[in-house]
Amino acid sequence: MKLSTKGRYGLMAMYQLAQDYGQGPISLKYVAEKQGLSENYLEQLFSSLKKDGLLKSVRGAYGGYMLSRVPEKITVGEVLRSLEGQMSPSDCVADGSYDCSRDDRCATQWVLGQIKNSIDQVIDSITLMDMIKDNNGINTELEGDQ
Amino acid sequence: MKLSTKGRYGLMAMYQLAQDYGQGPISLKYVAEKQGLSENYLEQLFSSLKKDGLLKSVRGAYGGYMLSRVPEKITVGEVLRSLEGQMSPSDCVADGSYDCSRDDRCATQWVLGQIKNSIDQVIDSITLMDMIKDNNGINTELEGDQ
DNA sequence: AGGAATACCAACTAAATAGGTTGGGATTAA
DNA sequence: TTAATCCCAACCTATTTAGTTGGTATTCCT
Repeated sequence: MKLSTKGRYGLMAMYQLAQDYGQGPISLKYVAEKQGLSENYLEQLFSSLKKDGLLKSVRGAYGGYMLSRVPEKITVGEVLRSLEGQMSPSDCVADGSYDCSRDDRCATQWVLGQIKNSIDQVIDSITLMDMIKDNNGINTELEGDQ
Repeated sequence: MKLSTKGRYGLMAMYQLAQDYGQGPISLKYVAEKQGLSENYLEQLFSSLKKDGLLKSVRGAYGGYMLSRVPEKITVGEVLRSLEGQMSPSDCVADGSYDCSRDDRCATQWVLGQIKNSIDQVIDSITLMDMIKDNNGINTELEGDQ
């Protein structure tokens, strides 16, 4: 049940773009360096995020990428789904057509559905702006870590 | 973010053992057939579940496996963690020592922590008995599926 | 006009993981 | 003593992951 690096790196990169939002296009190179990621790999992730309408780009010198919407309007869920596919613990509870081939709607499917719902609820309710607010310490007191 | 077949098959198998709880040892072969799983593969899963104290076994002819506790006292979380390892979307929010190597506790880590917490909450609150109850239709009306 | 900086694209690759299979040994009821 | 079972370790193949490589197209700046 691990997230791949795509989702994690993508979140880090989008967070960076959220921080620099409104500054015009930000180069891939800058984002990669700032977050400690491979520039070439990040390029693939941005390609996916752009295809899904989360990023805009400007080509040529002094070009770069920027969020296609304000950070308040981009959720973690959108970013993760663009890079990871559906955030579902199993295809049998993913959206869309899937033929389970089991006659009984099995109990396991019910459990997996519960897990999926709780993940969705979290990732669809957190925006990039929320991440920025958290990092400024506003949410810090809420999380009794360890 | 997919569960591997280990977790899913393990849950199916433990559900079967929960249904047959109190009937004495249940053979691997029976469980595998009943749930449509590979007997040899399931054996590996049972080995792990036994090591973690969730199953007991009886060797020899007419032997088999049984839950080490009543189905009310075994959670989905215990089963999944035995087979999948920690149910954490990233090592950086898993329990135990992990050196993130990033100076700032990054915003991404906070998000991943939220995801982990919500998964934990679900899987630690559902027992094998809950799965049986659900399959008998008691919980069915709660889940407006599709 | 020309060079530098950028985005864009597609193919390639090494390593790890997933999802098993195979082959045998030990134990026990009948 | 035999058949049924658990137990154990090694092996195997296909897929996925996490990138790298090499090149093209576009745009700004001088």
